[in-house]
Amino acid sequence: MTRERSIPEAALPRLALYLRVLGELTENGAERVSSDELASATGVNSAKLRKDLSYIGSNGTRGVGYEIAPLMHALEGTLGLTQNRSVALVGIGNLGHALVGYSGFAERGFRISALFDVDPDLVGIPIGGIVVEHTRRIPEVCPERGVTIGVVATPGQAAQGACDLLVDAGVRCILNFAPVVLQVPSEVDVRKVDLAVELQILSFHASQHGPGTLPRVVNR
Amino acid sequence: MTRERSIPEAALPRLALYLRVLGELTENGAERVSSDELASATGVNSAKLRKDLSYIGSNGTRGVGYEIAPLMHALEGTLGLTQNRSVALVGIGNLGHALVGYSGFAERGFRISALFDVDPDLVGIPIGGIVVEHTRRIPEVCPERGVTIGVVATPGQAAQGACDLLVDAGVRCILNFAPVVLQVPSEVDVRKVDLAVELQILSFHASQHGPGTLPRVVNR
DNA sequence: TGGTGTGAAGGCGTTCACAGCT
DNA sequence: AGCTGTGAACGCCTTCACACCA
Repeated sequence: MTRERSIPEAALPRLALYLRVLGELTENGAERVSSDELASATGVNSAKLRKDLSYIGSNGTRGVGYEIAPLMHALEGTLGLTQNRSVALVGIGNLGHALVGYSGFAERGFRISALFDVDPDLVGIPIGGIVVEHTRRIPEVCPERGVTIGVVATPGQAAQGACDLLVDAGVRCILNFAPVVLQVPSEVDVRKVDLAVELQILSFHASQHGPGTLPRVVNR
Repeated sequence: MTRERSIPEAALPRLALYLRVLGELTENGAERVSSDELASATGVNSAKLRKDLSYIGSNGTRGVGYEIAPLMHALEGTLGLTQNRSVALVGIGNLGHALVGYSGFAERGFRISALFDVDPDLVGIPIGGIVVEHTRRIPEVCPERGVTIGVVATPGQAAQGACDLLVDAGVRCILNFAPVVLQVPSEVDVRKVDLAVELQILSFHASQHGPGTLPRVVNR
């Protein structure tokens, strides 16, 4: 049994990517892939891909390729997706609504099982089949519903408070959409998605590209 | 004149972060910061922070710290934020709506100046003051409005088509929310935000943390 | 033969520690 | 005295190239 040793952080998003693309290949009827095929479908260098898969105690066949189904199971196991994870969402504004409606979560085994907001017009209303609770009830509701992941989609000034409540409720993993640096105890994992930062990075590249970056109709 | 040499890709998100936090400090009346102060406010190691700032031809004063205003200008210049960038958004579903309503863009100099969708019920309707155009009009409308950044928020199967139209329209920078690997010519920059991938990475960490990851009410 | 798995080399980014300026 | 700016060391990740096996 190949015993895998600590997977590099940098490999994790790629593992998730492989899993998704393998799912698409399966829908198209494929049962095997080579590292070259999967590499070009994912835009990853094939050597890197093989190394990534070797981290999870790889199951390819030399001279042949990878059997898709067992590979997907290995990936799901590694990513902890076998235990269906239940997610709490705090902040039901524009973005929160969008997240509730986002089918990608359910498709990949994440169930939004609690919604929170402070707006009295929202509390008590069901959205996507789940009744919005008041934010102050986080410490009570989250343990009841087995929440392991919290998503913060509040305005900036409310984010730290929401985060603190989630941590109190025993949530160890937080996805933060608010443009704020959350302070958490070291055992809590925070991932940040900052849309404006993404645009600023693109803006940097835009100003590098051609110094004359006036858009124009290009060769087609 | 300290001439900066190519900024590491890894530093860019941090530069954007420094800029935001410096803005907050300014609102609180501060005029100077030390690297230690800014480091703890951003959660970045102070040596790394100083090195990051040195990439942009740093403007600190030894023994004192950084003058906030000129530092912010330097950051804005580096990130290409002096030229107000105009953004096109393709796909006005849940997420698209949320993005239109997201104030963080405007606050940081990004103006959404074109909206596109294929839904006939949406085309012609103004959202946030901008009339939705049919997606097929991208190559015509984007150059007219000086769009330099395209945001793809369509369903997966429509994403590549939307992307192709944007590239045809001369857009060189694309932010992709669709769970799809976009194929683009090498001169085009794509950044990806995949919400499900973020959750999967958290899920991995959750399954590492304590093997017994049942949520419970913790010490407070 | 053909494609995986992997040591070894190389490159990039972070961290250290201190020289140098104010 | 204090804090910035930065060479140098370190470590992680990627890339290479080939041994190994079906």
